[in-house]
Amino acid sequence: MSVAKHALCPVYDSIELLQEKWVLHIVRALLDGPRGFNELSRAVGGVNTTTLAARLERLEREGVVSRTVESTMPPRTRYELTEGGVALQAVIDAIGDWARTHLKRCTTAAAHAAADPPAAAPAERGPAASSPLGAAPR
Amino acid sequence: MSVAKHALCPVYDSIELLQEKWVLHIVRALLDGPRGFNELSRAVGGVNTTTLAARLERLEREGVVSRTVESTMPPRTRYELTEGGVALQAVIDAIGDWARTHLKRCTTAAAHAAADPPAAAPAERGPAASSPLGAAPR
DNA sequence: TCGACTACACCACAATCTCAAGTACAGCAG
DNA sequence: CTGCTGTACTTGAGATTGTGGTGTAGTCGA
Repeated sequence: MSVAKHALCPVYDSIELLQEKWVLHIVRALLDGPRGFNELSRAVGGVNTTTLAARLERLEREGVVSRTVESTMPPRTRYELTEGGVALQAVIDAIGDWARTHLKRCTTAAAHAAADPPAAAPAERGPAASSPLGAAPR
Repeated sequence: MSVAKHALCPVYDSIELLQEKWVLHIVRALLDGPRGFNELSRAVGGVNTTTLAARLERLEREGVVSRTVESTMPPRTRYELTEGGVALQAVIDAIGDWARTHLKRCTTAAAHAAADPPAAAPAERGPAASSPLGAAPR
């Protein structure tokens, strides 16, 4: 790790965090609501438990998700987003918006969806999804 | 690669692209304007040329950046964002915005800025919008 | 004429991610 | 009551990805 030289910029730091593999996927899955470990693993789809455990630990340390152990022996843990985690919805929305507009490979699917009015966007989650660009106006 | 099963969701795809190491940093550097290869390497700060070349190739294929060879022998290539690449500004802004509000480790620095009411949050973009991120200081 | 600079390609090494199995127990079908 | 499934992880080995350093052909400033 030759890091530790650019702690000066918040954007740099958060990119550092968000670009870790699966992080955004995990957050996205958790935006649907709190989940257990394996449940989350399935929701994310394709991540393996080792990585997932590592990501969750990091995200917890960063204050993005919170872990609640509901019972130790019939193991039951609940992961959910903190306030800061929910705020990442804006980022995910921005990405989703970009994807729909500019990503090559899904222009086909996008064209399909474009026929419908925007309100009919299929992947909608959460009540706050009303304005896709929330904090990022344009 | 055992992927290729979630091709149904544009968000998934673009996350897949954007989470690659250095991609967002590269885009961020290019938002300042077109750059040459080594110049870009310095602007990003810390990426090595092998990785950078790989990322740029991929980004070009995805239609995010465009590569213009201005002269072969005094090697001079210009990388710049396409329309789709510039649109990523929204994503970067969203991340920056989130970082300033919620990222723990820069609350210190953020507290400084937090003195202002949130409404005053400078969602700056446009040509000269590079104050906080601009030239990577090193 | 001596570096310094340009845009990469190559290769070995290191960090990161994944696979598969294993743990310790509860709940349910049979 | 027995056996299977599910839950939340951990461990160690193996695959994948990223990195460092060096080399190349040629031009420019000192």
